[in-house]
Amino acid sequence: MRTLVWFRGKELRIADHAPLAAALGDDEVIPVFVLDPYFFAPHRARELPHRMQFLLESLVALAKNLSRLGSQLLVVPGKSVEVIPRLCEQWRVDRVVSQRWTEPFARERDRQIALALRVPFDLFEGETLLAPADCRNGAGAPYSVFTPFARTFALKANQIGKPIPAPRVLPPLPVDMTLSDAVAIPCLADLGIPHNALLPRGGEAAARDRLRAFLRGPLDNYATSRDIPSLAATSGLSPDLKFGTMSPRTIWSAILKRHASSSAQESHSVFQKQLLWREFAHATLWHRPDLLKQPFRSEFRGFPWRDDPLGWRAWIDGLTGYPLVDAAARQLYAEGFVHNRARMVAASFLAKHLLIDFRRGEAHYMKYLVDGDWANNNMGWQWSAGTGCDAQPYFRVFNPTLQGQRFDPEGAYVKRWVPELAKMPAKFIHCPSEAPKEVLKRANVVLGTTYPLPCVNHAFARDRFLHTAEAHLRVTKSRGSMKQA
DNA sequence: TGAAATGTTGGGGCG
DNA sequence: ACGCCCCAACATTTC
Repeated sequence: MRTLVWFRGKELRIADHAPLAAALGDDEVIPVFVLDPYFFAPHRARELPHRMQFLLESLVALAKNLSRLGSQLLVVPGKSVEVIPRLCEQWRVDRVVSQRWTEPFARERDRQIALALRVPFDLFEGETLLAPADCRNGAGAPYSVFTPFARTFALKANQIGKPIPAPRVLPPLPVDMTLSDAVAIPCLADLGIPHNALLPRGGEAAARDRLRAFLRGPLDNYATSRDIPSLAATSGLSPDLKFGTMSPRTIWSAILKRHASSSAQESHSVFQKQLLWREFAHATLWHRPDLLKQPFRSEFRGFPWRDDPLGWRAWIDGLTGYPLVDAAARQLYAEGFVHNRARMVAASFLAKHLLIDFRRGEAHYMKYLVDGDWANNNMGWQWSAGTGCDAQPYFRVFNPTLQGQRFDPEGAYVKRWVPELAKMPAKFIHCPSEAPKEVLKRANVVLGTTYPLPCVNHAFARDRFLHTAEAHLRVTKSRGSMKQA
């Protein structure tokens, strides 16, 4: 039996890799990665600089690990729909194995490939702790609220398997193969992308380092510290979950193992809950593939989002005049990461204060986040905009100043990313436009020059959003009831 | 995984 | 001593 193990961009590991483990039972194993020219063309790759760096590092690490075990990762350029069937003919492959993906476009791609292949194409679970269709309510329908989802998940959590150890050795590539199609893994410079030292390192070893550091340090204080954006109190494992340099159940079982011996069980369950939000996001996108294009709640279709070029510019450049919102925008560019609290406030600001379509913000985040994952990012944005499942009700509007004062009381997070406010006293760091003249002068801040005035007044924007939403929902609701009648 | 408006209560100043 | 008002502080309701 000759098995082609198709590694894709969300399972770049050898530990707890179900397809690889399944292939080991066969005598011949061919590891393949397909380089789609659509993503790896320099003009396209440069649009995703942060994820490209993490991906290429992870790919190099995967190739090294596979060679260490006696095999070799074959990197083949082309469209996978065309490449995989061709390689199977050329190399007389008996079956193809890979990991299942959640995204609608990926499911369609896999459907096409299954049709084009003349050999079996087996997809294994592993992207999530439980398969996305597993948690359903009493009526067999998917959940649309997180809490009951999490309750049902807890009942099924004993079905989460133990991680599969990495293989100790792999069979070498079959000798009769021609490898003329394989190419080298491109490096960042080939794609015209400068290396960014602020990004997390890719690859499985780096992921294990992150997990170990998190277990030793921040985990036990997670419940109280995770919401403070100035602290390094989160796991930093989101890129590993996105690219699969660590499987979710590796993380899950590491937590359970520590759980037994630690007194900080509240923190552990708060962290586990974050992993469940990820499960929830994937389950939701699985059941509703239209979510990447449409609001979850149909009454938000046709919402009168504004085209506000100046507001958009201010938001992406971090020049809105709201320090927490601006810090988030700048951290995104610099680190390919934004602390969750800042993400929520920034997202809410774009959708509610500026009334700009949340999908534009969602796309912007997908462009620059290292951990940019379709399901999670969409869940977060729809939640923040109020259009999602288990969303904030439309009348809950974050006050960016109060959020800053509550979660960044000393302004440490703001000062790191908005250095022009570095000398502002804590009392006014989140509302520089309310600071007395002498305070501004002492802090070397000239509003409108060194730091912008608020691009929109909070009370005005809040009112405008509430009225807009109320009017729109009244119309769509009456339309809905007319349809029913 | 809100914030603002509105309502209620109770201590203290003061005529 | 008493009633009245003011206004934190807290609770509830509304957006």
